[in-house]
Amino acid sequence: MDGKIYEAQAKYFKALSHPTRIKIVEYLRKNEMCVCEIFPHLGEEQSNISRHLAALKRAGILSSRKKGVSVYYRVQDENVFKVLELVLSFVKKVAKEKAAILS
Amino acid sequence: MDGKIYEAQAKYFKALSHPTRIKIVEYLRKNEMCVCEIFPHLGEEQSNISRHLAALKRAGILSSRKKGVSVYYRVQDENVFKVLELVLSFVKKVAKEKAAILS
DNA sequence: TGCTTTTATGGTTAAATACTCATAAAGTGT
DNA sequence: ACACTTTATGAGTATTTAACCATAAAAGCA
Repeated sequence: MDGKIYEAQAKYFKALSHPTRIKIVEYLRKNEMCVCEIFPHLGEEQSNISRHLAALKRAGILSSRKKGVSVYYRVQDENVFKVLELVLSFVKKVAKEKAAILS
Repeated sequence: MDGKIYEAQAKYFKALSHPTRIKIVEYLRKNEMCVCEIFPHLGEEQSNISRHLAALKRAGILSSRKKGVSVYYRVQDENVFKVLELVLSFVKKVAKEKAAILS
């Protein structure tokens, strides 16, 4: 039964199915960041970002470490950038086609 | 503003965030299929599958054509298989690590 | 110890999602 | 015209998700 596999894949995609969570992953592309840096950058409530971070961590996409009172999150699955890149190129292609139709 | 880009990516991921929808994409890997072939194969209600197919089509992942009374769906974005493959390998890696811890 | 900063979480609410059953809509064949 | 097949969709319901506000928990500092 690979039903479990499909479920695990679906969970991964669900973790990425919110624009704010994608923004977080992109923001962490180069360095780890603490929550106190992430939430002002995205202009969202701290509690909000905290839950989005927890969702990404649950999916295995991010990991975290504590340093003093701060918690630093970083990308755990580097593959996520390939995934994002593939979807980005598709999305751009569709946008381009849509623009071509209107011209 | 690339907020629109993040939203479009999120929509794509949302379309794949359900195991049944991933199964559908895999089932259509080689050939187009009509709804009447898909829903018995997945053992789900026809109305259910119809909605899942609509969601995948809205995201641009599938397309459809009508032939007689039947509607044939096929994969429109071949990139989706690369995306699925990347996530599959990640999911398997995590499962393997989890198994190693328990041994 | 008391004050401050940082993060996570409980409670509430509104909206979205997924499922089921029933039925409408469209096309085929008799 | 009628019956049958195939697909999509309306209505109802239960579950999940996301946002906000307030606050608890943990750690550092005066």
